[in-house]
Amino acid sequence: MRPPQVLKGMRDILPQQMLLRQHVISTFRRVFERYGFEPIETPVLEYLDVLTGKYGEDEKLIYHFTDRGGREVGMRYDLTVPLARFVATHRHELSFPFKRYHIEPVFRADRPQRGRYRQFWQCDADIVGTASMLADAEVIMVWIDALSAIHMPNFVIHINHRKLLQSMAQFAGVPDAQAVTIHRAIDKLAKIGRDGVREEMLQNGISPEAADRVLDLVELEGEPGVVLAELRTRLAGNQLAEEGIADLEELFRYLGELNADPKHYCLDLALARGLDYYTGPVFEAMVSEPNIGSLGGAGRYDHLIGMFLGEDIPATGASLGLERIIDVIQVLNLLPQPQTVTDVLVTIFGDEGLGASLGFVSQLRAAGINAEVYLGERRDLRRQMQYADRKGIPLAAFLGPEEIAAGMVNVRVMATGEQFTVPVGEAVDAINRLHVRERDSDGAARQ
RNA sequence: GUGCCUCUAGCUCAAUUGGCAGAGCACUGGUCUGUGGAACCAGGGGUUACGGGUUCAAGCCCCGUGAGGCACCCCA
Repeated sequence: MRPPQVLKGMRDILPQQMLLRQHVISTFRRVFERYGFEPIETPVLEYLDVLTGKYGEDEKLIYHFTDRGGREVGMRYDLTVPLARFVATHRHELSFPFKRYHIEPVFRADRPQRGRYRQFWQCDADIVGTASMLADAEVIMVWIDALSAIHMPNFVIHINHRKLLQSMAQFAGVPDAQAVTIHRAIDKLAKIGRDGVREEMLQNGISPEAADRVLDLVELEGEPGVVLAELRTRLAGNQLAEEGIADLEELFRYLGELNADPKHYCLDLALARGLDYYTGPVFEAMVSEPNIGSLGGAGRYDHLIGMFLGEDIPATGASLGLERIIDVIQVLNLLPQPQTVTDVLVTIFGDEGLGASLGFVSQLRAAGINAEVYLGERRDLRRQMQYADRKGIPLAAFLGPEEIAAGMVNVRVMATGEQFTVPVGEAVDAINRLHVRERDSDGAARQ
């Protein structure tokens, strides 16, 4: 018999790792709520046809099966399409513009690699029911704040516009059917360089003249206002370009007025983004240091909800990949690794001391302090101290015969070895005064 | 989905040409039941990912399966 393994692309998460995840999740939650996004949840499973026809080629990565009632069932591929279905379902129960966040696992039958799993969590914040670029600006702001809140350094949100991409293909004289080929190629500009992109376009039947025209546009860099003005001149007369440029000018203006830190966003005319449903501005959060791809993708999708409703409701949103963010945090050591949820280990002195220790631990718990006694059968002090040490429990409390007789308790700060004795009645205050840690609502340690 | 690489104790890795499966760390126990991290001593742990084949003999060679990784593809 083969020892049990977890399914390809899926992982168990151990307590320490889980504490770090919970810390990141609750940090994101706080940032999302600071902007007025509210939580929802949707089922992991949807009717398969809810999911199909939305992602383009990626559709083949949707996990699907037939259930016992003969229904064709798909596991959600992202949280955006379920949101669109959700809005269509609950349209009359929501007030618009509707802002929701959604932090849950999604599934993709992809071939796994580092930073690439078959089950992973997305952290989404979306705004439904407004075509205003202000919504897109808010989405970018919430991203910047969320990534800043976990001390992510050097991240940059690349910004482009689907209409600009299309107009550039038109400008180069490439038929719409081949536009995707061009977008796919230029998306690799940073990776394979101008020559590589040009070669790929030529191999896919793009004429050298068209390739160069596109590349000359895409390689424009610099201050967004300046680049957009230059584009306006070069693409003059192109309807899509006009619209895209106007959107982006408005968007960058709002970002400035919202005091977005300019080092965290840029105009990137080569950014394509694959998913079919994007219609307007598109965003991607990138870090340079660990080579892990993007931390998140986002954009405006004004026609997606219409696919369920028959009537368009404009929407825009952002999606962060939890696993990749955790990977970066660990590679760069951005946050101290939380060890345990326990604040205090109450030690036990033999059978005579057991009652006093149990009484004390229950007092601590009633006061909201995370406290435990050593549950092993052999409870010599050495063993109990080792347990506290290995778990990283910051405080140990001793109620031996002397303390019990005097109505006192002895508290040891494990990290320093300092010890002090206080009356049992004052122990809660004394422990709280040590300010061992703050707590999140879910109990994860916080810095 | 394509190509390539990898899998030996909980972890990191050894094992000559195909010839008795090992070390360090970790773990458990002891020195040591009023105080953890150290040291010393002892111990447990393996169908070499799983299944099959070749061979007198397989951790090593061959085939299949599973999982991990790299490059594509694409993406979080």
